[in-house]
Amino acid sequence: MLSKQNRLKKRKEFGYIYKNGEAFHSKSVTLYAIDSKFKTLKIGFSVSKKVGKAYLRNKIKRQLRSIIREELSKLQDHKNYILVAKTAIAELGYDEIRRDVLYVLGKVNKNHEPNN
RNA sequence: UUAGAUAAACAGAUGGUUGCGAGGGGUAACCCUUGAGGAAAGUCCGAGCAUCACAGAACAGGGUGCCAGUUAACGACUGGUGGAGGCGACUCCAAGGAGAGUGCAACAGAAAUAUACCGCAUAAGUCUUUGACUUGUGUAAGGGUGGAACAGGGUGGUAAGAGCACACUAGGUAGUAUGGUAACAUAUUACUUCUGUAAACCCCACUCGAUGCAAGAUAGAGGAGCGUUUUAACGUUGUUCGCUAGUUCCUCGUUACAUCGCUUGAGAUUGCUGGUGACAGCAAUACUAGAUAGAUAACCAUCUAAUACAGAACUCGGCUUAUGUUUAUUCUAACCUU
RNA sequence: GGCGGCGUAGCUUAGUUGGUUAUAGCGUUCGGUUCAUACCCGAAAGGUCGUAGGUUCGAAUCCCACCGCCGCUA
Repeated sequence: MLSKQNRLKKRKEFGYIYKNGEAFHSKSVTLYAIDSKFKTLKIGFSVSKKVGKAYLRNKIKRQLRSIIREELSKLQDHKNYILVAKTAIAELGYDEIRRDVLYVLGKVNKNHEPNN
């Protein structure tokens, strides 16, 4: 359930979230989050050239997408997210990345539950 | 057995659960089909395609450079020639011109493209006279330097010497003959003895307009209402009616978004024929990614040598670089055994 | 996707129309000066010239192929 509607696409949107969103870090991954006026949540993925060559970046993006798909229930509606990979992610396996992502998601939900 | 040389092949397959891009079907739920590479990479060459420029010619600038062939084209490839390396199988070579001209050749050395330091020889003079020194002349055999000193060593010749002369050898240029399509090879005649560098400028031959799909083309798309007999077209025998054009409003886009370009092609696979080969011809077969924050993942089972390098972005032909495994009645050398 | 530039000592750099042993400053080390430190004075070490081939008698420099970094183009 990660169809086109749930993805961030525009460069403008990315820029806005980087500027105004709240950031949550782990060793291999950074998650930006911000409130949105639309109901459906949107999430974007970003893997920079520093991480590795093209095939590796694609693979990491797929793995991140797969993790998010499985843990979609932990994300909230009325929100936009960006998941950014750091350089350290290149040496990690699928399970380790998954652990890191879960850790970051926990952080986000802690910060936002009281406000709502 | 060891060490090489050369040439190929594969780049996983099958099944299950969840999930993504594209196409098709369906009112919908959903179902079906299909979905990265040998290098997709580097962007080093060559083309198609598109836009702009352009009467023609020349100059400037860039590229290529033995010969013949292949190709749409190429700086690619194939087969030869010559050269270099290797015991050998075999491999490598930007391989035209230095006798058109210019430049450069550090240090060393007398001298670096022309010359004379030591030396050798001789004439004159001086002196402490069977010698030494000075000046002039001749010379390049010997010495030492260097990557390179107008070919090599021998005989004659000479005051001393010198291709000065002679024979032999080694080149070079021109001609002839034979073989070869040709590069060239072999033989022979005449002349001749010439430094290297053109990946220095340059000369000669051939060749090249510029920019790249972010090129470029088309301009709205969707929804709701109004208007209807006055006009046009289609459906209907005709009317009503439907639909399009018309017109109003709203939303999206105007941050170049959307649609096209965008995948059927100098193509692929298989077979046959021609050619030493690159390759060409003929026939049959199938249609096999087309995204735009950008699609192949996660988990598991079985088999296996199945691991590595690595992800299409307009499309082809090469080159270069990265990289795992397997194979061969193939070839070479050395050693051992019979 | 397309295009351009750079790489020399620990750092910043000169040399890039070929020539001997590759230049300078800062820093480092050693010595001097001072009661001591700094400033100052003197000396030394430190370079596969990004990597690997080729041309040449000789290459940081010329040619070719790679590697890394930076920038431009929306």
